[in-house]
Amino acid sequence: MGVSKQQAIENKKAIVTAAEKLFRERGEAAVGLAELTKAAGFTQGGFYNHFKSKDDLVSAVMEKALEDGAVQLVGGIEASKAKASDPLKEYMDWYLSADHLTNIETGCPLIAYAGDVRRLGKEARQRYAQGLEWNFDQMMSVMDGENAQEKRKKVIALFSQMVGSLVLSRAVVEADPALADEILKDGREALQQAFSSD
Amino acid sequence: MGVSKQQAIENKKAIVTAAEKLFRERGEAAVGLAELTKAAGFTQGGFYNHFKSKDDLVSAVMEKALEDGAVQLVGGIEASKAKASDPLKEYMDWYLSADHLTNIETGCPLIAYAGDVRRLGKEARQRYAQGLEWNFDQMMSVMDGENAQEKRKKVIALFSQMVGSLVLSRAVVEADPALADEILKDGREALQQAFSSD
DNA sequence: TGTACATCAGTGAACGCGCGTTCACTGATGTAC
DNA sequence: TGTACATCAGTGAACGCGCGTTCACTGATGTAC
Repeated sequence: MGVSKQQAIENKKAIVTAAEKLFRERGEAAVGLAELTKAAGFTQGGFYNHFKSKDDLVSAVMEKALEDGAVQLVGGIEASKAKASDPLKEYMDWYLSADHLTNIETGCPLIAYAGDVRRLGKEARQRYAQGLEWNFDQMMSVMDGENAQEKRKKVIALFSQMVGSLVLSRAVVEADPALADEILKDGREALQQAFSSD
Repeated sequence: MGVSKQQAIENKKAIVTAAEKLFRERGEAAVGLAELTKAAGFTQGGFYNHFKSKDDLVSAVMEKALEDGAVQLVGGIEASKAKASDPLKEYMDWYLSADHLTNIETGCPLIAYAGDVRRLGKEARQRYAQGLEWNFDQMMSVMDGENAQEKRKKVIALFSQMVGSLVLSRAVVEADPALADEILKDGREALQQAFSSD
């Protein structure tokens, strides 16, 4: 108690960070404020100094998650360009990798919240939709071709395939790891085909 | 109170049916036993005459949902064959239809629970994985071609695309209906291309 | 620069509430004779 | 076939518990003079 304004801002960030991790893994509904503030290193009561409600936190978490995803995506694109490799191909390979399958906490937020976002607050849902649009734009920007309309269609189809493969793979990874691997591998191959076909 | 064995079995079914509807729409974690048994027309206390625990119900719900989905899928295939049209094409068209986008309660269970199954009980997760395998088998059985391995790869890629398109579309349908429609439409077109390409 | 005081992040306990589960009880069903 | 009784689906209240939210309080920070 008795904390500088600077520190207070960082403490708020710590709550969002802890919440993001827990929400991704277990779902917003299953994580209480007590657990969440404790994970951030605080007690429950101070939560309302930072947020109007739990829903307000949910919105902040979605914002941060999408921001982190954006930084990650742009970073990946830059790295690919520096290596003179294809950014889109590297993105797809990473997306459907065993690493991304396991690592929900730090992976693509659009997939981490794909199944839950429908039930989150209005602000979080809007942020998600905007984040998806932004993701499409980024993918378009590194795709060859002239016709923007055609590129967008292609990007949406490509990303849908990526999301579907990873969603299904994650859905069965615990009950049937071999099937999860197979889905991921077939997804990778189908994507390569679809991608190199034009 | 005082109910025939026959009636008791039907009452149990009523609970599962009510739970399935609520779980699909709002998620298992957000639906309590009181609400659920009330929706089925009973009081909370009798629940444990039918189920060992809430988790036991979750497993029964998953079983019923997958069974319903199976009946629906087989029925669709039969109907297509009777009309001498392509069952797989009709399945894909239905899957990515505006109807299926809206109708989570009676739609494909594999997609209704795709985002949640990871957090459900072990038995439910295993049922889901088996249901997915069964779905792949059914799709293979109505697909042209000789090589089973190739057919399976194709089916997995196709279904992943279907799931991804619908998951993303449902994720944004409330915040951005136009985007939801676009995702569905592009998914349909990409699927048609991929499907007719061999 | 030093002092007095307002601010407000954080604490910890409490609020009402709904959760999953348990339990004593009811009474029609179904069985044994 | 009729009677006595065990069974058990369903009721409704209670259990302990954790939920989101509120609140009085603390005390270092930050401001006013």
